[in-house]
Amino acid sequence: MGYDSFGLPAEQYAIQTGQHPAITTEENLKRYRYQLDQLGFSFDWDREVRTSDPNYYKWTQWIFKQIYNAWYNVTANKAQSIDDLMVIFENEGNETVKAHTSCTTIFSASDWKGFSEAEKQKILMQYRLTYLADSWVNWCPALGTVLANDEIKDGVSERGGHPVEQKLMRQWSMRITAYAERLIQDLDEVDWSESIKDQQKNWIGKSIGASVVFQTENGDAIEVFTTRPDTIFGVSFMVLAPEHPLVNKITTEKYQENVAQYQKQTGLRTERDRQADIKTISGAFTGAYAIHPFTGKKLEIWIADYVLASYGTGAVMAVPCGDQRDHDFAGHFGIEIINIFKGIEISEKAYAEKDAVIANSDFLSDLPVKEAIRAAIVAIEEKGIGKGQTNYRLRDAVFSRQRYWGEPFPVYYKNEIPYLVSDEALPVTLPEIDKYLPTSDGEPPLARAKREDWNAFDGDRMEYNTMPGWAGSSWYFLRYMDPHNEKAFVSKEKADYWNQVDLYIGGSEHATGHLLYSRFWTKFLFDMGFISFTEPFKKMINQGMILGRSSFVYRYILDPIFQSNELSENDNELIIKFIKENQVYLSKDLHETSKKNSLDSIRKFIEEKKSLFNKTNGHIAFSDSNLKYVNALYADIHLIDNDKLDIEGFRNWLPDYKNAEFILSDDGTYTCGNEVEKMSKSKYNVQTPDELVEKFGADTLRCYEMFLGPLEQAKPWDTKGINGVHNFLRKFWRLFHDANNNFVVSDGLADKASLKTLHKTIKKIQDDLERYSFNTAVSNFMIATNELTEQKCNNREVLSQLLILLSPYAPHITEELWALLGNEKSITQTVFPNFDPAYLVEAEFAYPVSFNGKMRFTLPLPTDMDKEAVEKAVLENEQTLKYLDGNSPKKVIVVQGKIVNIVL
RNA sequence: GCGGGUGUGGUGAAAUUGGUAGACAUGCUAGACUUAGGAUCUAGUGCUUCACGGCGUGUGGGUUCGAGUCCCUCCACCCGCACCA
Repeated sequence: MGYDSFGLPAEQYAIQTGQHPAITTEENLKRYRYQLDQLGFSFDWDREVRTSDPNYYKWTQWIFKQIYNAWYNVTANKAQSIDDLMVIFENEGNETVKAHTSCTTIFSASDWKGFSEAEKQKILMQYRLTYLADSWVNWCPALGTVLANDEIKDGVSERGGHPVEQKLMRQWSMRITAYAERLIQDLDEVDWSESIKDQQKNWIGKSIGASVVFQTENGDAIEVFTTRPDTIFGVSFMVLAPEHPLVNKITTEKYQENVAQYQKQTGLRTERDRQADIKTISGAFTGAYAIHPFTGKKLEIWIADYVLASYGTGAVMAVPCGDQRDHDFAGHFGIEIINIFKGIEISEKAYAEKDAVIANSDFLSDLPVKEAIRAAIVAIEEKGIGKGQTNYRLRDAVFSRQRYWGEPFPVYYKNEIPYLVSDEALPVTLPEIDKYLPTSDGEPPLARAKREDWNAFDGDRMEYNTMPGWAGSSWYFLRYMDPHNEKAFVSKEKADYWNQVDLYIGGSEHATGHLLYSRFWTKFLFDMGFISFTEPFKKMINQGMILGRSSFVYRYILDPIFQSNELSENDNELIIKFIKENQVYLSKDLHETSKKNSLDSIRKFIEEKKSLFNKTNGHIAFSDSNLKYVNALYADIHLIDNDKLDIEGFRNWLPDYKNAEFILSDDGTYTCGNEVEKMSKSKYNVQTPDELVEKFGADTLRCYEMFLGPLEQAKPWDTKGINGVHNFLRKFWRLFHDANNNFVVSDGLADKASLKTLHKTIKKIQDDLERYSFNTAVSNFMIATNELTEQKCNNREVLSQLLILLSPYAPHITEELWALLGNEKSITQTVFPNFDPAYLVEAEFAYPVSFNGKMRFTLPLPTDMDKEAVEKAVLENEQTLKYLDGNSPKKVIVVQGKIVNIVL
């Protein structure tokens, strides 16, 4: 059991209240612990971890150091120590090194030896798996921090929904892109839902194709990536992203104004706007031309915002016949559309399927697409204008947060060069600061700490950023295995013993965040030899969310009709005031009827209001009115029982509703509407387990939650059925007690029927458990209880076994009954009952007899009766004769112990 | 648009390998008991029909002796991705 206890909510709360987040976090954890204990969960608290505990984040910092001191060797396809890389650099420079790196310069061994320390560090930084670099990040001003891509939904921060902008900042990043291919490949090894795997694949976004260089007329090179090199003869123009660095260089004088205008126009629009508006086709011609590498033809170079700077090279070769966007663009600007597909009409729309045959394409003609792709790559490579290449959409993950409540980096700076804090000095603990806010010159909160506030100060200054939420959560499962180890984050022996997490139950919202990062760190730790497995979570079940059920009242206002149409401003004010003061809430059935304004109860209300108004405002009397619907308002679900509103309670709930008037249904009650949605304070539909535990007990709550339906399915939290589960537990208790609640069980041998019930139940519970079907398990307990009640069974042996089966579901009641039975040790220490099929053997089976597949009646026959005898017995049966009605059956199918089907 | 998922009574759902559709619970109806309760017990409850019977697992088709379950078509809803070259 552990808590991922660093993060934004605690810090936001700290800013608001001025309390140290460690204190509020501690309070919250106490509350969680209370709730968990109250529910009777049997966690091993000796293994408790907290990501915000220095004893834990010491090792998060240590892992960071390992990642810093590693590079990705593409040849070996794994991470290796940076020391190995330095040896290679010493001996042969970097020319032979195949690595995931942002380093573009090539140097020899002697170059390397000649470099200054700062130069060497700068180069190594470009190889490290976590590196400091100026990168474009998602800056969220409202939260005062950068966010990772997975922390942004629909262009705004996932937490709080604040706007996000692009900003160039010096940040730590994790080179997760080095693992892109393995993160896709290894998904085959894990037993996860397709939807999560797809989400990850999608996020990583692998595309296979080729990178091709097109020369421009004046000698600049435009590199493009394409997944369809086979369509290269269909290229009729080039498009660059408006932000592409080459744009300003190649634009001819004549078009400069136009291009600048277009760049400005797209610059004004946010990324989100540009994505939302995919219908408008826009672009600008640069006046420059590229040369087709095979045909030598001149290709116009355009800029357009449908090409994204952030993907691939920020440039495309446009093939209008094969890509709809290119087709639209060509059509809009009157650019030539070349058809390179045999027998396919492309004048209306592009043909993007990969089942065509290429035509009109020199050496690629007559080849099917797949072969043409291969042939094209060969030709491109031979010509030296490009190469086959695989691209990933995945970006390196930004690892810095400009926040206080997170892991400090084990990093200090000397002359602004980062250095690692030594292992002996770890953990670098969070210093106390005066305010949890950025400094006046925009530095993160940690910049407020003075030299002496740090426990491990070194160099000129410490790193001011802290680690993101996913740092601590990427490896906690490893710490569970060895939570108190002071020498290692986990010992190799323990990691080998426990191995992977057998079952991970969690929500699918972590698909592209936590679940991807944990996989990344696990692979890294594997590469470095610290653990022996490459995937953290062997099997995963995505539990459905428990949703809330919100209740609504329907608000109406009067819509009066006046005879006089000469109303003064003063009159209007009076009327508006009157309408405001006389709102009314309609019961759901009235709200839903179309003829509501002619209903008696509503007429009566209107008449009353009319005379009230007219009495005081005679000169502007209104002649009639309708009720006009305004909106539905959330009503606190605690004021509602079975959709019926507690009207007095509602009036006392919020000052606005003090004088609320209601028009009730015929039965004198107010019925609320309802909707199933996420639980949220603003919807007044939150139910905490505490209230239910108090009302029904933890056992009832646990069983009911399981009884609701399949684990994976989202479902509304509706307590209507909870009584049924509660009654079941009472009924179960009564098996052990007489009418006066005295504990009575009988010794000796149990009835055959009771033993059958018991063993049937053992079998079912076992099966249900194996397929995580907890809802059917609870019903099977109910069935067993009903049967034993019917049998008046209070046999010690049978009831003891049943208790054990039920104990994980309802630990409290079973433990108590277990003690009453005279057991001294806890029920959790006993052995699971053994299933014996012998008790289920029946002498007779009631065969369902169907005619043409329709079941008509059942016929009890001995179980051991063979097929022929069953057929004979059925055909001779009186009821069969009735259904045969003198006809002879065409065919009789007998499945022994299952069914008889007679075909007429 | 692409990918994934889900469609069964008034409601939550069950049916594990193609073999009695709706178990279990809730809700509702009627009744019993009673220190009047969120208690306990009995009977009924998919739709339709007075009944015999007929119909019934989102739609339409197919395979099969037999389909909620397998195959194809379409529809609805939910989730994720989306100008990804």
